[in-house]
Amino acid sequence: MAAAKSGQKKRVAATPTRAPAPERTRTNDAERTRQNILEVAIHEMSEKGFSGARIDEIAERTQTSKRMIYYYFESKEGLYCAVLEECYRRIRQIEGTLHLREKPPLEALSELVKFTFDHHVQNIDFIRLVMVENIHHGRHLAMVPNLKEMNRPTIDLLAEICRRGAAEKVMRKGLDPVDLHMTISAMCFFYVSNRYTFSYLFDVDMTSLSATVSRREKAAEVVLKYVRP
Amino acid sequence: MAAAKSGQKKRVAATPTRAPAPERTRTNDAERTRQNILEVAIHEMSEKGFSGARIDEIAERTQTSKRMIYYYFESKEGLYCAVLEECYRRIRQIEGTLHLREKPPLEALSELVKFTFDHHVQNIDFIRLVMVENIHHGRHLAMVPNLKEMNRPTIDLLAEICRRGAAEKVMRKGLDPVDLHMTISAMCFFYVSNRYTFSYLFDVDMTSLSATVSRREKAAEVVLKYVRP
Amino acid sequence: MAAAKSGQKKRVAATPTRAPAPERTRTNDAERTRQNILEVAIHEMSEKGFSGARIDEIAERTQTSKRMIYYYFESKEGLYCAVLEECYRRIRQIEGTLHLREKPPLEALSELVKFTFDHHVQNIDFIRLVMVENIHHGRHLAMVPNLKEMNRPTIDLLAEICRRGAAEKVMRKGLDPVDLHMTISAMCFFYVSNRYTFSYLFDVDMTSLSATVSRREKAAEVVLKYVRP
Amino acid sequence: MAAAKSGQKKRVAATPTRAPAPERTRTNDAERTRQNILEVAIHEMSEKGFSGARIDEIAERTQTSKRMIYYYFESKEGLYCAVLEECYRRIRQIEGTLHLREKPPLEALSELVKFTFDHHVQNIDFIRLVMVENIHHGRHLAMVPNLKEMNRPTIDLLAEICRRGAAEKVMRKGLDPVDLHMTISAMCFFYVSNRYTFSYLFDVDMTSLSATVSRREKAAEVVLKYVRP
DNA sequence: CATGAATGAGGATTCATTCAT
DNA sequence: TATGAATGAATCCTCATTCAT
Repeated sequence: MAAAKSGQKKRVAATPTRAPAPERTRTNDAERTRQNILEVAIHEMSEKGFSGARIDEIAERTQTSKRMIYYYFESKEGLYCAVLEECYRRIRQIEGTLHLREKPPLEALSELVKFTFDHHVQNIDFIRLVMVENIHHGRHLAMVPNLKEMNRPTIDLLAEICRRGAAEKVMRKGLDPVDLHMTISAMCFFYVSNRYTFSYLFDVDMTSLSATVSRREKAAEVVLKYVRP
Repeated sequence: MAAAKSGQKKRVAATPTRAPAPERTRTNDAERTRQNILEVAIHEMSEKGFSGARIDEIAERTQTSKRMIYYYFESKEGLYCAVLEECYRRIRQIEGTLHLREKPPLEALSELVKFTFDHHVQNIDFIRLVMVENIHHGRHLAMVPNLKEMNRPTIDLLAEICRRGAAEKVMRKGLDPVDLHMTISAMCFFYVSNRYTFSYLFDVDMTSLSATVSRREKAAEVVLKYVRP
Repeated sequence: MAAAKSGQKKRVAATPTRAPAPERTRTNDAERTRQNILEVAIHEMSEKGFSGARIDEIAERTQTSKRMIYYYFESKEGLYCAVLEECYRRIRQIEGTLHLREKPPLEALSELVKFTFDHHVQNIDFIRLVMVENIHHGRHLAMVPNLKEMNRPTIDLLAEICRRGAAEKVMRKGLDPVDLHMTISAMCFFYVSNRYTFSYLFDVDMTSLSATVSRREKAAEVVLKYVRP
Repeated sequence: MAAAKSGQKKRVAATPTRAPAPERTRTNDAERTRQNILEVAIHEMSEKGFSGARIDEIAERTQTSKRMIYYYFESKEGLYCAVLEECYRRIRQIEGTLHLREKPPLEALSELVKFTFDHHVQNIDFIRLVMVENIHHGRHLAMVPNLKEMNRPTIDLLAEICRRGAAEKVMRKGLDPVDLHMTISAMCFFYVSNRYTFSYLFDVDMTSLSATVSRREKAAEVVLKYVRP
């Protein structure tokens, strides 16, 4: 727990503005080591969960030693928290690239759903990690700083779309953006999270491109039909 | 893996064939012991996942000893498979109680969504187990016999509702029942499975009765709006 | 901590009345294993202290495996507590053999000092363990049950001797038995506990029989001269 | 072991010979760093023993880094030896301040006991370190140079007092100063060293001023009664 | 059927120490 | 003189599983 924090301090200090000349080599080496571990850990922990992941195995797939994991992250839990944080951070970075406020509300909403869908499909590690965290009762989420703030923009965007949609009479009034977000998330998340059980039980392919594209359309359709007046 | 399979065979073979009269008490005791273990294991494994659950702890919460777990289930994996099977079995049993084929299609669909929603909310253990199984790539699902057959009726029911709905022109044509089931499942499953992360990140209550009832209405609304012509 | 307790339960249950016939073999085996570990641990921990002792090394000198140490004592700390308890227990058992209440007070006191002295010299493990425990601020003492009660008789005996001594006018009044015990203990304990530093610094032999016998006489002399009227 | 020795040689050789003027600042800084480390180490090692003390923790409580510990002391053992040496050195320095040779023998002896007692009470770190060293069989004592010489004056002083006391017929003949010193030490040392176990077992307070003062009187009384003719 | 004892392989973590700069 | 990064060898402890009775 304390581990995670001090680990974060180190990284936070090192990440944002890489000093150019004299300290670069050293800083980069340390940061590279840390990132290397983190990368491997993200994969291992999203694949096998927190309890299922093995520090030994993570270390082996790393270019450093097991000892370095403890040097940078202090404990398995600290590493897991860093993994969580890193994944949520990446998600946010990508989201910033869309420019939906400039588009008509329904089109914006449709694109947002599809983008979210693609995003879920492309970031399976993240989805699995969120599942793992829910299995663990979300206990570690509170340890990741700035997490809530990072998720604000999503709700703000939806609220703005709803406002414009209602004003333009293409969407009904009274839609709750958080509720809408939950619907969008559910449609996208489930397709990835429950892939194995659902595809097995109902004999459907959920990994092919065609099935995925088709489902993405339906997800957008579900949402659009829900919001129309 | 192999252990799990042979474990099941053994139990399946051993359980129903017992002679009735003189050995009944013993048989019943045995079955009770087995059920007791299973009950505890369902809870432990849905709470902590497969890797997180501990055989020792399960044994402790049981009225018997650790040895009995191996006697009845052969291995941790065998126990996990039995847990999966038992949970899926219970789900099906409950579903049979609805009589939706006698109701108008939209009403039937609405009731089905709400029923499914309630069902998910009331069977958190099952939801979590499905999450756990997806984390494990659905590897154990194939070991549970008759699982696919058990899930057929759900699709059949939806197909029938769609057929009647289209005939009565209250639902559009061409709806795919599996696809519809996926939407319904997504709406219901997510609300339970992502409870911890979603409620934390967006400051919403997802356990109160009022929030749950409200969300159930919205789930039905989403589905109904999606199917209408 | 919890370890120590459950470990104790087991032992306490097993120790007092060995069931004769049917369970003997099993009970003895388990008890023997436990005692074997304890014996080795007493030696290792008194030799190297709590932090200096190694579970691996203790296990190696045992007839069982490292795992059994955790089975019976739950943790290194649990083992240490059991060691402390066992040592204090043994001490008491030996003390019961003297019959000082039947002797004249001064003679009784003299014998008590000498006996205590011999006792310290012969139980170096115990002395060292008490040193170790003091280094650890006596933190584990409270975990050993019945310890205070076990030490009562010593004070009672001294009180009785003082009473008789004062009545017979061979000892002065107002002597505090606890204080007297402290003096006796100091004289005896130091000779063993500070053996290495003192003998080195002042070039005296503290392990030879003659030096020990001589010092024992002086210890008795110190105490007797202190109590006389 | 070998490390410790060469470490000391190095330091001993390096410290006093430093040229005065231009390097003074640096030398003082170095000496200050060294003292800082030593101070922290004395506390840590007397608190937790040699095995219990952690180089990392010592470094953290220091104003310098872990690397400096190795620079100045070569190893954990070298540091421990330096700690031992420093503590014994301080003890001697204080002892020189008494002027007992000018006082009547019994008064001198009484004062010496009380002074020694106070001294022990006030230098718990030293007492504990002596305990630790005895736990380690006094192995490191021989590595500290001049130790025996440093302890000579104590015995000499006692010898002188005994001589004068016998000459003045206020003390009996034939007293062995080393033996007397052992008695004094025992009375003083035990009160501090066995504080935790004794106070717990016999429900006496051994840290209050009143209890300490009272015990000091008794210690002096014990010794004085022992030496009188 | 049932139980307490036993176990080996592995799992997380810590330690004193050294290297590169 | 000083520091952050790095490390291998322990070190404590846990796990699923099996044995003897």
